[in-house]
Amino acid sequence: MSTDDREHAAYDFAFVQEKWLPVWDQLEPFKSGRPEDPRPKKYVLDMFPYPSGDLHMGHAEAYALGDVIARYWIQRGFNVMHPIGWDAFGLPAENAAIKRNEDPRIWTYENIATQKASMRRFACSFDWDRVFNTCDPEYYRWNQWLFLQMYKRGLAYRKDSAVNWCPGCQTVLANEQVVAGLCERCDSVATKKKLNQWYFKITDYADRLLDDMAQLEGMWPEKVLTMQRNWIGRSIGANVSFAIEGHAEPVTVYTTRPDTLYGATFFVVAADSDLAAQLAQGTEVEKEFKEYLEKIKSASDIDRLATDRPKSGVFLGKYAINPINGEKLPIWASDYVLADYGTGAIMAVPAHDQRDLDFARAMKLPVRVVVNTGDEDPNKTGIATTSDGVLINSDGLNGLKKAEAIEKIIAELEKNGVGKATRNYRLRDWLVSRQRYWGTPIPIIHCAACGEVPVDESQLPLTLPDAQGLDLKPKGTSPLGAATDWVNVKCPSCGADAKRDTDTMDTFVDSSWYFLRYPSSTNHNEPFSRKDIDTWLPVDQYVGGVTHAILHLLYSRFFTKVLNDMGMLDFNEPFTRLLNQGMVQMDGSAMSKSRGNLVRLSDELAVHGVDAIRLSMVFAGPPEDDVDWADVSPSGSMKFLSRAWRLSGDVSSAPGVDFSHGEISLRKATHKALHDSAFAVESFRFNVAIARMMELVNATRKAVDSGCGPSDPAVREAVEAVAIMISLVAPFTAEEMWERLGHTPAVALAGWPVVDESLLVADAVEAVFQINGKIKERIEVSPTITDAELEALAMTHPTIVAELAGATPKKVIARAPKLVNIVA
RNA sequence: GCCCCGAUAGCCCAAUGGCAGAGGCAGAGGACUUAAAAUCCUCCCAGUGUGGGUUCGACCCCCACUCGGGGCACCA
Repeated sequence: MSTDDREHAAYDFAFVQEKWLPVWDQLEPFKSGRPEDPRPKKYVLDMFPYPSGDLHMGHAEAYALGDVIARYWIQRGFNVMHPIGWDAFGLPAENAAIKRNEDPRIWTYENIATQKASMRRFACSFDWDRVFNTCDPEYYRWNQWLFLQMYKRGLAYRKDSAVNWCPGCQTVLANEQVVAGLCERCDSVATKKKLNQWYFKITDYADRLLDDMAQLEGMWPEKVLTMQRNWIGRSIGANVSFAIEGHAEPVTVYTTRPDTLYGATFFVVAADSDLAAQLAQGTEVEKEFKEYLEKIKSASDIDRLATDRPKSGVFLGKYAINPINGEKLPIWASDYVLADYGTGAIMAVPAHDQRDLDFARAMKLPVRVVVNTGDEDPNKTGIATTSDGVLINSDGLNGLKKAEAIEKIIAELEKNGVGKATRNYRLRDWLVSRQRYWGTPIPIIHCAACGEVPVDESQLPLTLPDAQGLDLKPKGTSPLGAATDWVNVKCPSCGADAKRDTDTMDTFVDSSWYFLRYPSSTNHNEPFSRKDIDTWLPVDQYVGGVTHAILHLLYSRFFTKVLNDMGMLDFNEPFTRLLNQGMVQMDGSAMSKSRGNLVRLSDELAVHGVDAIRLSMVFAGPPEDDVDWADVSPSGSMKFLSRAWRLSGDVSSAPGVDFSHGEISLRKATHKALHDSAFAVESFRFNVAIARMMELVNATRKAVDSGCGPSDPAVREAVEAVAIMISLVAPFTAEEMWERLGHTPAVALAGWPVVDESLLVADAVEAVFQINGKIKERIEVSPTITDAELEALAMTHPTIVAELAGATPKKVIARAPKLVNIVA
C-alpha cells in the first residue's frame, strides 16, 4: 500500500505500531543520564515484575499508569529516569524447573525475554540501558556484599526460634509472609518449627520506621501508612519486675497500664515459654501443665486466631509478689499470653483488660476495680473498663487521673529499682534465610573452630552451584547442601575443613535496594555510586500495587536507613511519593484461569491495539480503584483515538503558523485543556485528564466542521495540543498525528505547550440570583465583576424585584461572579 | 469486635461549601449511503444510600445508621 493510499485509509493501529517501534528504538527518547543534561531530574519508578510468563492485564494497567506519569514529566521538561528490571529469583522458577527438569535459569531468562519484548510493544517509556535482573550474579553479589555489611554491624545474626514454616513451600517464612495464618504464596496453613535461622535486625529501626513516616504524610496513601503503623505496633508502657516465691530470679512483665498495678489479681505466663516450663518443672502440676502444652501445640494458628474462643490455662501452684503492695498473685500458664511479645509474662488486671477479665471469669479469679471510669462494674457486666478515670483502691495513686498515675507509678518503680518506662513493638526481626535453591547464597562459612566466618568481599559473587545434578524438590533442607563441591571449603580464617551456609536469602532482600542500583546498573566496583545516588535518588514517584504495602515497602525503608547509617546515601526515605494502582478484575472478581474469567492481554492488544488498551486502563476510573474489565470499553477508546487521529488529517495550515490570531474560543478551549489536564495528571486523576482531552477533541471537531474551519491557526494549535496530551497514554497514535501535522518524531519530546494564562479567562460567565437558596434568575456577567456590582445587578433585576415585592431582604450574600443569594 | 475508604443517571465515573453533569459506555432519533458499516449531529435519563444537624446555601462539613470494599484482630 502506498503512502497516499494510507492517507485515506482508516486509522490502522497495527500498521502504526509496526511503523514507529523501530523509529523509537533508534531515537531512544527515554534514555536518561546523558552527561551534562541541563534538565532537572525526576526518578519515576514502577515496581519491577516477577518474570512469571508473559505480561497480563495487571501489568498492563500498572505500566500504563506509570508511563503516563513518566511521559508527563518528560513533556514538562524534566530529565526523567524510568527504569525497569526483573525481580527474578523466587519459587515459581524453581517449581517450574522441578516440573520441567531443567535449570531455573532457563525458565527465568526466557520469561524475561518474553516480558521485555511485550513491554517494548506496549510502548513503555523505559530506559532500556539500565535493565538488570536480580538473579544476575552481577546483581546478587551486592546482596551478598550488603549482607556482609549488615553482619559487620550486628544487623545480620542467627538465632534459634520458633519460626513460621510453610509445609507447602518447605521453607521458613517471615512474619510478613504469613497472612491470616496462611502462607501468602501458596495458602498452606503455616506451622511453627524451632530452627536456627538468619535474621536482619529490623527491630533496631522500629522507631525510625515509625517516626520518619511523618515526612510521607500526604505523599503516600494514608492506607499504606496506617498499615505500616499497625505492623510496627509501637506501644508505650513499663516493665515491672515481680519476685516469684520459691524462684531465685524475678520475672519482668510488660504493661501499658502501670497505673492499674493495684488492680492486678493474678499473673500469667505464656504456656509455650521457657519460663512456664521452668516454673512447672518438678512440681505436682508438671504433668497437667505438659498435657495442656501438648493440647495447645496441636491447635493450629487458625484456631489461635479466633479471638472469641474460651480462655484456658493451668494454675502453676506458685505466686508472684506485687512489688508495690507485696500481694501474692497466683501464677497461671495460658496460651492467651504470647511468648514472643514483651517478656512472655503479664500481670493480669481483669477489671481493666477484657482478656484478663475473660480469663478471671473462666477461672473464678477475683476482679478489683482500681480506676473509676463512670462505667458499670466489670464484675457485673463482664466488660472491662478501659477508658480514663480516677484511681481508687490504689494507696498513693488515689484521686489521680490515668496519665498522672502512670507518671507517678513509673517514677516510684524506678526509684525502687523494680521497674522502668519501656516501649514494645509488634514488629519482629526479619527472618531472611530460606531453604531453597533459586536465591542469593548467604556468604558465610561455618567452621568448627572459628564459628561463622564471612566470605571475603574479594571472593564475591559467591555464585550458585550448577543446578544440574541437584535435587531441587522441597524437602525442608536447602538443595545447596547436596552440592558437595560447592559446600565443602577451607575455613578462610584457620584453613580447616569447613562448610558454606546452604540457605539462600529471602527474595525480598533483592527488592529492598534495587531502586538504588538502576542509576549505577553497569557499575562493577560497588552496588551504586555516591555520585549516581546524589544525582537521581530518592525516587520521586513510585508506582505499584498495594499488595506490597507492608513487605517490600517496609524492607526498602529499612535498607535505606541502614545505608544512611553506613554513610552511603544521605536521605531517610527511599520513595518520596507513592501511587498504588488497583487491580484488574473481571465480573467483580480477580481474573484467573480456574475461575474462567481470564481476559488475555495479548488477545485484547490484537483486537484493539496497544493505545486503546492503555487508554482504557487509564480512563477506567481513579487509578487506585479496581478496574472491572466488564465496565471498560476498548472499542470506545479506539473510537476516541480515531477521532483524534482524523483531526490531524484535517488541519490545513502550515506547521509553525502563528497561533496568536487563531479563533479565540477554540484557543481558549485548547489552553484550558492543557491547563486542566496537567493539573489532573499531577493529582493522579488521569481519568479526568483524558476527559479534558476528549472535550478538546470534540470542540476541535466542531470548529473544523461548523466553526472557523480547518485552515484557522487555532485548529492547528488545538490538534498539536491533542497530539502532545494523548502522547502520555496513546503514544503510537500521537506520533502518527505528529507526523501528519508536519513534525518530526518524537512527539514524546515535543514539550507541553506553554499555557497562556490570559486565555484561561472566560469572556462571560453565568451568574445566578437566588432567593433563600432557590435559583430565580440566570444572567451573563463579566468574570471580573465585583461583589457589589453583581449585588446591584441582582437587586435591580425585574425578576428579583418582582419576587421580593417590596420586602426588605434580611441579608444578601454576593459571591462574584457566580451568584447572589438573597435571604428574604 | 476495632479502624479506614466508598455509595451521584441503566453502567463506569466528574463536580476542592455556590447552577448536580465534565467525559465515556449502553440506549433512542436524524444526516450521509442503493443498503449496511464507519462517520457526523441531536436527544433521553438521577436530585447525590437513609435519618438528623451546622450554614444564607451541603454530593461536599458534623452525628447516627444501612450496604459494599479493605485493614487489624488475644501484642498486655
